[in-house]
Amino acid sequence: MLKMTLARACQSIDRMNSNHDLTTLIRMTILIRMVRTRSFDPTTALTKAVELFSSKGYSETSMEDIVKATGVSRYGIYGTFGNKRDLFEQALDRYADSMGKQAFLRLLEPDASLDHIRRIFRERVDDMCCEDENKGCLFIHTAMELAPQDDDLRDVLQKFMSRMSKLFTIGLEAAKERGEVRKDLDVTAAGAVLTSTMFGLAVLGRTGFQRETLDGIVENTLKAMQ
Amino acid sequence: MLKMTLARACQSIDRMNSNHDLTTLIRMTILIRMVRTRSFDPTTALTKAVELFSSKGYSETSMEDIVKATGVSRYGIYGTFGNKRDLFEQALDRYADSMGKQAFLRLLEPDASLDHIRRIFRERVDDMCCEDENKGCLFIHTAMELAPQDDDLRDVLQKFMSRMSKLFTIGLEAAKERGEVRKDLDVTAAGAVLTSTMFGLAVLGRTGFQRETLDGIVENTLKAMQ
DNA sequence: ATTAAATCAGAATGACTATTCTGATTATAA
DNA sequence: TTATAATCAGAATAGTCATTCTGATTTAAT
Repeated sequence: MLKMTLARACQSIDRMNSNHDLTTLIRMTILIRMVRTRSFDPTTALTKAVELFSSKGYSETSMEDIVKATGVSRYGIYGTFGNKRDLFEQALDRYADSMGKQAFLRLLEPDASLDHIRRIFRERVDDMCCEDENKGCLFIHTAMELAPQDDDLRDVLQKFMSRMSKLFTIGLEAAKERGEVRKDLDVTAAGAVLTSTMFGLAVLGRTGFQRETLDGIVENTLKAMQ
Repeated sequence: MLKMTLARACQSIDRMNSNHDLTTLIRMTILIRMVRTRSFDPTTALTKAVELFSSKGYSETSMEDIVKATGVSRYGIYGTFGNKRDLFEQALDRYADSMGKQAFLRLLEPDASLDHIRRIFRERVDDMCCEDENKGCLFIHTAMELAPQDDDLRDVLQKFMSRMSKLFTIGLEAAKERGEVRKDLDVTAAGAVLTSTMFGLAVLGRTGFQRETLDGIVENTLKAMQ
């Protein structure tokens, strides 16, 4: 055990259950001295992983795919991200984070309006209808493939979707104060409606419906609130 | 080749490309004489396959799963349904057919009303929120896993979804005549909105949202049309 | 009853996948 | 410069899966 390199030792430690010889553990950890730094950027590697998982889903993207797409060795992937399930969770976190920041946090701004909401949908539709590469939606892949069996991932999903509903609600409330939305609209319920619409659109986009169809759905959903 | 049994010969023929010896083909087909009938019911076997594919999707259900669930031997499955992809297509056809007949064709009846539409959604929500077994939606699985690569399956999906929109439109038109829906509603656009909502609901249901949440979305979507 | 051939259970095959391991290479602190 | 150990490429391992094959069993027309 002592002959192995530190990285390998650490991986062994990760796998170890607690009933191991403590002195072995200590001896191993004493050896720590940083000699060579990582030669790839985990952030850009994770970005690649997000792309792959988003487009093909969990079980259809192999670790081999990820190794090829990132240019990072199997060793590097497993060493920095853990196993496939762990990598996926990190990809999902990243995806949710970038989606939240890019699109939804705008709804918290004081001048939020119905047009903010419209633009969020437009951008998603643009993403979904880009012909060259089918981007897909990592949330739906997760929901269909993993959520029923994996409680942690389901929680991540539920939290994101709930937050999405709330942000829509906040945006609608602001729009109501601006008089862009009818006074008797139940903004809480409408937030959930918009969330559901977002995923419905992604499913239709994935089956090849044209941008005009999806845009029409967005426009008519919003019009029904005015 | 002539020594093999007819069933095996037929399977070989299916796999054959056209540049094979024609006399061999003829000799083989001359031998046809029905000796033993199938001992299982393909209809109930396909029903089981539909259930499995709906709940777990394409790649997560193995042929082994189907053999176990149906009680039919591998030989029987391959012999009557072809390979996994073929079986899936037949399952999808069946699913679309039963869904269409069960739920949507009611909208063609002369007394169709908003309540017909409401009941269609209610039944789907009931299906999705049944705790003991996660039923899932075969359409969404197909859209996410197979539609981008498989043109035929994508066509099946698109046709079903378009029909779904049209049926909703017809139902809304009837509801409009009954005065249940506001006069200026664009029923064509609204049909697409309801279709998208249907799939959005299924995604939310799959990630564990409660029946009340989903019912609320349905009610508010319908209310926006009144 | 006989017999042809379809069925079944399950072994065999070949491909793919996640994960671990290994020997050679390489970057960094001393 | 030198020693150290982390990196890499890719082999090895173990498991799963779709599909085909095989020998034994069973069915129904003659």
